[in-house]
Amino acid sequence: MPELPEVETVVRTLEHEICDAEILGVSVYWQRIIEGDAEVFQKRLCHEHFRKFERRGKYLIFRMDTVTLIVHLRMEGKFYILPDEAPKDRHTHVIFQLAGGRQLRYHDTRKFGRMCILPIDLDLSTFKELGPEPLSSDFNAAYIHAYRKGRKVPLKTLLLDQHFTAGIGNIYADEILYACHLRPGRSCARITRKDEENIARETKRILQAAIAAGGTTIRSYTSSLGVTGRFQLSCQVHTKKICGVCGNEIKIKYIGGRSSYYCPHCQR
DNA sequence: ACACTGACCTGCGAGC
DNA sequence: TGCTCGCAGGTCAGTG
Repeated sequence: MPELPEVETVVRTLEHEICDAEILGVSVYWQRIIEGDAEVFQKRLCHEHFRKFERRGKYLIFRMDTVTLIVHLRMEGKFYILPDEAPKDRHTHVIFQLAGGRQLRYHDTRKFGRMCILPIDLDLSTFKELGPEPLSSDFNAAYIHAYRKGRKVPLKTLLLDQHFTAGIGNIYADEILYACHLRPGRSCARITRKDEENIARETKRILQAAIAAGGTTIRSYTSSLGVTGRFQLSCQVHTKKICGVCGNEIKIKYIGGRSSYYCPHCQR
């Protein structure tokens, strides 16, 4: 399940591999992956080039010559760069035929991912009404204080809210709250100014460490390898059974419809 | 305006 | 062994 650091890794890897590559044609094997008319999608991308590679939250943003290509990997979306003759996997749903005998293939076992074409001058600051990037200076204690005012959702729900901040998913939300000694079920109305500072700081620290570690997979990248962004920061609490700090049992609780891992002893 | 629920999908592991 | 069932999770439409 790619979150911000994994999406960043995928974007940087693709930039390294296919910058300025021309699309000769697009094959779509599962229509619902494409938002809007798949035929229009295919036509608009024909003879476009991958010029600029950006990320906004968990969205991959490809600036072409005259359009912007947007991709969301959701849970299991992956990109592979393969030679034309490589056999097609049953979970490959979109193939971008590139000049030079290579293909960019979109692979997604659960077909949850989405892609669409938007205008070339698309403004990322207002795109999908996403909140500030967690690594930007806009995401700070004062912002957290202002946003949570009047709300009382659990902290876990707040961190997953893409309008609050864009790019955090289930795994990093658990890790951030563990680092802040805050239980995922704690109401966002009941935290202190110090907690707000901790959330801003630990969010940046954890995501940056994950991006740095993901970067090592870029350097060892070979074209036969999938561009999966599969790297996850080694988890301290998510999917763990025992707390590495106090040795107590890690609890799992359903919050906002998602499993949340926390240490009842270390987190309050 | 905010908050919660279900739909979208497939694979996998638990339980019978 | 073979079946069913529940769970996994990001986003959004629909409902309260």
